[in-house]
Amino acid sequence: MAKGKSNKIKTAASARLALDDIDRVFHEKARLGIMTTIVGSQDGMNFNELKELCDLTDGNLNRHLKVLVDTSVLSVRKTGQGRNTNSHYKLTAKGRKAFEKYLSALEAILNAAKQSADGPVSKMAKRSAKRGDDGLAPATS
Amino acid sequence: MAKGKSNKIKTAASARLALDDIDRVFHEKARLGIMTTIVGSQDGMNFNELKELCDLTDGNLNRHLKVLVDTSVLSVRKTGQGRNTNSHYKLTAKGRKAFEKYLSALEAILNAAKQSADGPVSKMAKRSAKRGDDGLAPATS
DNA sequence: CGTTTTACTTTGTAATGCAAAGCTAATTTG
DNA sequence: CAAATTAGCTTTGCATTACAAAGTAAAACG
Repeated sequence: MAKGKSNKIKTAASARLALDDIDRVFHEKARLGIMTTIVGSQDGMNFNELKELCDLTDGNLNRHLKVLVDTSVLSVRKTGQGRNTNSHYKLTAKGRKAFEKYLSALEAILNAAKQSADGPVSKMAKRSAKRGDDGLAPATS
Repeated sequence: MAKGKSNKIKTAASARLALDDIDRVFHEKARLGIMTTIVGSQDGMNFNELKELCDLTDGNLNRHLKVLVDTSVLSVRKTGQGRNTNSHYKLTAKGRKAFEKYLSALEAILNAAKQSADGPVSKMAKRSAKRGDDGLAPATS
C-alpha cells in the first residue's frame, strides 16, 4: 500500500466502459485537436503552424501547449529571441503512448455507445446476429 | 443572412477535423458515461440506477443530469416525495440526435488520429524524402 | 527613432467539476 | 408517538480550467 501509483478498483462504470482511461489531458477539444494534428508529424511543429492548423488564439494555444509540456506529452525546444523566437513542439514517446491509450479507450466507448444507440429496440428489426466487435475491434467503416 | 443559426465559417481546424461538432455537453467524462449508459435504455433510467452504473456521487450526478436536462438532451419525470422521490431520466429525440452527431464527430477524429498515429513513420523506415518544410526547421541545437 | 510586426506569455474572468453538507419526507425504533 | 434513521435527491463552496484580452520583447520598417 505504500508505492502503487493508483489502486485500480474496478467500479461499475469502469467495468462497463473505459472511462478510467479517458485522460483529461487529452479529453479536451482544443488539446484533442492539437494532439490529432501533431501526432502525424514526427518532426514536430512550431507554435504558428499549430496555431493555424488548430485555429486557436495565441493565448489559448499557449496554455494548452503548456499543459501538454508540463505533463511530458510534448517536448519543446525554443530558439531565437524576441520576434525571432521559435518554439518547436514534438510528441514524446511517453506522450504518444498515452495518446494511443486514450484513443483506444475512446474507441471502446464509441463502440459501446454506437451499439447501444442503434442496437436496442430503437427502430425495429433488431439485428439478429451481432458482429463480434464488442470490445476493441477497430471499427473503421 | 438574417436568421441562420450560426455562420459556419470553415476554419483550418474544422476543415481537417470535426472539432466543431464536438459538443461540450457530451464531451465530458461523466456525461459521456451517463449518455453511453442511458442511450441504450429506451425507457430511461432513474437517479439511483445511473448513480451506480456510472459510479458517480450524488451531487456530481445531479449536476451533470441538470446540464443534460437544461439542454433538453434528457427529460425528467419526478414522482413521489421525500424519501420516496424518484427521478426518472430519459433521452429526448433531440438528445439522441445530438448525441449521434457527437459520436460521428468523435469517430471521424478518432480515425484521423489513428491514421496519423501509426500511419506516418512512427517506427522506422523514415521516408527518405522530406517535404520542403525546412524554412521553419528548429535550428537544431 | 519610433511605430509596426511577429511570436509568444501573462492575467483576469467566467465556467466547470467535484464532493461535502443540506434538505425533505417516509420509515423505523424505543 | 416522538426521535432517530434512511433514502433520494439539491445546494453550496472550493479548486481547477478555458478562454481571450492585454502585455512583453526584439527585430524590421519608414
